[in-house]
Amino acid sequence: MTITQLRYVLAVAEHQNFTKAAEKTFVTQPTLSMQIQKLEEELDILIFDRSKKPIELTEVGRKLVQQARNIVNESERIQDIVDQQKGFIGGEFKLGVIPTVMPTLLPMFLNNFIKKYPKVKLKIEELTTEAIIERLQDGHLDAAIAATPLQNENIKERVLYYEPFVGYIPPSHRLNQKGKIDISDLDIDDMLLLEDGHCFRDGIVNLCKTQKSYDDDHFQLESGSFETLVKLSNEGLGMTLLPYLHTLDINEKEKRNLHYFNEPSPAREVSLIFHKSELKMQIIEALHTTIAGVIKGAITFQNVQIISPLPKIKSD
Amino acid sequence: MTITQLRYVLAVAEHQNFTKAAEKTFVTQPTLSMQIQKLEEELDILIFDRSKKPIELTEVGRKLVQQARNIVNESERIQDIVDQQKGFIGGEFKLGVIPTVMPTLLPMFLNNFIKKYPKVKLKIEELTTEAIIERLQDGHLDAAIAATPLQNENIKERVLYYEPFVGYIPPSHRLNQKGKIDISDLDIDDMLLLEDGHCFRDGIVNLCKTQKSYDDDHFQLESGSFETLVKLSNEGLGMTLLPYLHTLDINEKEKRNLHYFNEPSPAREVSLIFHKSELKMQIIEALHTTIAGVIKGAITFQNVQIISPLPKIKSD
DNA sequence: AAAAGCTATTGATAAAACTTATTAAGTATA
DNA sequence: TATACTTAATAAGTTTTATCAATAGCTTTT
Repeated sequence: MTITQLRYVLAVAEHQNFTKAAEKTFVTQPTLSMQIQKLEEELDILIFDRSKKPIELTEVGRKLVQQARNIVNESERIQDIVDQQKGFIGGEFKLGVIPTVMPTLLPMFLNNFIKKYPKVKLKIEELTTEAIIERLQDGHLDAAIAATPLQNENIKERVLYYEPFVGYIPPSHRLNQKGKIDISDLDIDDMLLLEDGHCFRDGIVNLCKTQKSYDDDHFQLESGSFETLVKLSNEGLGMTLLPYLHTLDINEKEKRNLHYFNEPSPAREVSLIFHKSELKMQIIEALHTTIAGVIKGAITFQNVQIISPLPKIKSD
Repeated sequence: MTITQLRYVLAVAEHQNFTKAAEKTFVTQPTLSMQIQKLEEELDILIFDRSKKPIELTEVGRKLVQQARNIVNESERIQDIVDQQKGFIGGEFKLGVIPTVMPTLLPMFLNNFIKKYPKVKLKIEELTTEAIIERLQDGHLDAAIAATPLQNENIKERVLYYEPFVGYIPPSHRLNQKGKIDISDLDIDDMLLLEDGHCFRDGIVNLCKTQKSYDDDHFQLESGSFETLVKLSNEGLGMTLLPYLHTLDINEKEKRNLHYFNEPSPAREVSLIFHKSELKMQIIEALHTTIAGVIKGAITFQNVQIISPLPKIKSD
């Protein structure tokens, strides 16, 4: 049994197709067929049920794949150890970022980071929290930036910053005359929300749920971007909440419509998250240091209350 | 990097000698030299410091060996998974047993076990608790039977039975007229003890220490076997304590000198212990079931108080 | 029935892992 | 200081193995 064979098994298990798996592992399909056959013969079991289309794992196969992933991960850590020894920080690194953090945070640290660590080939992907969790667990992402806490025991979190929610209240709105607003002022029914799937939306729903019960599918208008939400709000369709960093680059006129919360302001916790196996930890540390350094100037809130980003906390 | 290379590294690291490591891994010495050189070249580090005699690990080497052990262990678990699937229980299994359990427990279950699981090649070794812990951690033992609790976070324990201490008090002794005895009756100064290194001795020392302070090196007589202790005791040199199972096969006349403790009787906890990685778990389960089944008829004490087998609990 | 999509098989080749024999380097011994 | 002894590295040759290109064989789709 070799690590290479285990890699091949993982590739086939993932793609459910020898030909595609062969491409991904940069060998020909017969190589995969033969190596996997060899392993099956050595262990005297069938890993794949080739009668099914697409190909499926057998029962032992599933257990073996779990352990194989484990072994391959651990074997990759050897390179980590060596890199750490050499003080080398580099290699490919896949970072996932949630949509509501991407446009504001990324420009702040990206240039900084690639200058400081030119040997790291950063691949950044915009993904929902759900997709991020999945990909961290199966190893397709090395780390991600998302709202926390996630309460997932396979995922470790390192807090980057606390980002308060800020009310955007158009002149026509009932709350516009108030200075600072309060959580109890909020009404989910005249609140413009991001479309489903955004954890920032879930956060706001959680926030409002603490005030009163609500009808799950009674929302009036939903959008994929805060820009749209602000415009809809200007049209008198309701108020909305923005994450603090998003309020920094709206125009002067609209800034007048911003209303901060009384302390402790509701806020989201934004963290660098990664698999508990702590693979590529040097790069993760480097990212954390860089982002934390940049953010320190821009955002410094202490007295906040963290709103869970998880959907449906109390409804199930 | 291959698993084989990692095995070679582990062998050399263990024996600090290429030639011996080659024997243990069933290849020639040049094979080891070349494969390890290849790995060192691939990672671009030195794993061993060959200038030292005997050969030593470098700093990275030490870290790498740790991880290599990890990977090799995990890779061996693949066979475990397959065996479990097939319901196969077999292969080599190395069991350590402490000296004070060996002669009484082994005859009770060994025949039973090898009849039930003929494909398991049991290799049993008599070892002190200290040696057992070391060998469980470096993988030289698969499991062991020892007095617990050990408070070692790398080792898991599965209790087999509680074995009370029984006083052996010769006619000449001051306590002989008493029926059942009490912990407070004990005096470390007229107690015959096993020689140093036995955890049963440590248990008794702990037991007596709860009564009064004592002088660490003030013991008068020590021996390596309970038989000798009983004989010395008969000669009027003091009383001694025996584990319950040892009292079953002494002669009738001497049995009259046995004095049980008032409940809750001090007792040792005897457990099947193994590394937390839970390798070869099927065989461990099989052992546990077999021993627990056999012991149930012979020993059934409930109201006992467990005495720690660890040396020097309070003195450091 | 033909085409397409997949995996297994075959035969050839280059890479590798391994062995035996030898050398080199260091250490202990006379 | 010379000599024997250990021990790792090197060299040369053999066996094994991983891989590829080509293709056969099986299923599913068209």
